[in-house]
Amino acid sequence: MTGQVGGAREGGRQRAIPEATVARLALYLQVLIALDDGTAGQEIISSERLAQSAGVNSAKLRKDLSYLGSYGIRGVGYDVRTLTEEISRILGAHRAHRVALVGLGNLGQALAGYSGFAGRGFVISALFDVDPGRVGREVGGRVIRHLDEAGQVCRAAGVSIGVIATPAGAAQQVADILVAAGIRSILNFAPGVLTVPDDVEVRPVDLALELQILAFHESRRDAERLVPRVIAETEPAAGFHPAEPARVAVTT
Amino acid sequence: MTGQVGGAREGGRQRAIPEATVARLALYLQVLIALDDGTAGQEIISSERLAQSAGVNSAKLRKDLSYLGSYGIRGVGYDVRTLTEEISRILGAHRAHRVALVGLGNLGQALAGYSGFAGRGFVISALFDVDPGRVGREVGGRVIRHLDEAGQVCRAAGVSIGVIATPAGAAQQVADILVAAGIRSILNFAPGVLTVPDDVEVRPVDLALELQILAFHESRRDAERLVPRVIAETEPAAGFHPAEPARVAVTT
DNA sequence: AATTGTGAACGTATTCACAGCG
DNA sequence: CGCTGTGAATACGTTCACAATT
Repeated sequence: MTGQVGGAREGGRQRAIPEATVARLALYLQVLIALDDGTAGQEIISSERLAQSAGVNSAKLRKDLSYLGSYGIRGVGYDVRTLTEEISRILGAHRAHRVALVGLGNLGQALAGYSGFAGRGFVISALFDVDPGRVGREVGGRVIRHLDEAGQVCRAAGVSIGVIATPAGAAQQVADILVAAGIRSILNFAPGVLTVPDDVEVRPVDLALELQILAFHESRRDAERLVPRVIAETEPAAGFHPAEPARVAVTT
Repeated sequence: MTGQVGGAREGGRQRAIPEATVARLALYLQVLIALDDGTAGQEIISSERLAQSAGVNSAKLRKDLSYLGSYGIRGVGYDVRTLTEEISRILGAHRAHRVALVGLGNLGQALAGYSGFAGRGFVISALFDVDPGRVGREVGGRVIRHLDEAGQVCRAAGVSIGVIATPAGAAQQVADILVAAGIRSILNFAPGVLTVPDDVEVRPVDLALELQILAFHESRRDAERLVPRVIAETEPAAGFHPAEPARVAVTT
């Protein structure tokens, strides 16, 4: 993993875009769109204001944008429209991406109906499952097909992204099938690690893992409360309940 | 953001654990548990094998584990049981964490029924919404309460983690309410940036954003196909369909 | 003999701070 | 004058490679 993606082979035309920057560009795009249809069309925005809205520092934002080229106006700011278009272009957000969703349990059904996908150029073009109780049923106006048909269906529909929302035990097999169906981008909601060829990108979204990370920070906070140091002016008014005793760790 | 978390104030006892390491520790724990009840109890595991299962390189794994202390046996490996316990302890996984879930639309309901939470020490102790059509109904054996009651309910139930699964427009308000209710850890499924006090940790899980990142890599791949360079031995057999024409970018 | 634990080297990402420019 | 764009400085994260240890 190089951390750098994209063009620039030797005498290439385009500077490579760092992975961390790509993730933030998606965020900036979201923020720009939200700003644009929220507070009716501000034409120009400064790096400072945009950075604030995106929750990052402005130098970072400017450096991120500089990978796209020079689309700002010195002394003024960035034209919202131009910037939105440039980021969209780089991210491939100007064209629709067809998505196959595998696994229509609780989570899968929720994803199938999630407006956030359709809202931004992602079209769920195929639903798959293996449960006979599900195959053939309709979810969001689309028929659930058997996973065995994934190869034909995905190719016929031009699906390029797969979303795995199956139980953990099935995820690797599903991934193999998606890869065989020509899919090179996978969003994986199943816990556990997927093994895929190098040219396939997997983004894991593991809810229990995220909670676990939060829990760690909770524990740290509790631990700190036991070694207090100058509790002083913290939390001047509402929102904190000093009556709650610090819960001490109890071993498994 | 320092990237370093945890103790070690001046003469502290415990080395600070890098943020990146914390995230992987959660992963290792998951993998250890999966290995343990999958292939019945292997007693000892080497860094090499565990790293493989977790999809990381073994030096990184060893360095990560070294932040916990020296729990390995040189020339042998790590005792699975000990390691599992140590990681659990550090992550706070040995005690239950109570979770409040706000927003019981599609996604919220799916989360309420998600076994991956309960499976690992996370107990959903409260459900909140503001929609009168939802408040009072039951989901997974638990009554949905009005968000106005969050303060009392969360404190009474000892909730420490909040999960936001509302529409984007409501998320900031919900976050404010959770923070006022004493919650310091938030998992946010709503798109957009939350503003919270410094001592509150938010982990954003933005599905559309993840897809957008995948889409970027898709676009890069397509672009590369247009500047081919030695197409040669790529993809020797199945899985690739050369008849599909490279889709060229079309502007918005 | 094998595998851990870790300094040192390297690479990536963030931040600073200011020259360049509209 | 103000804000962008970016080199230089710093901080963070990963990998190498080997001495320590069982």
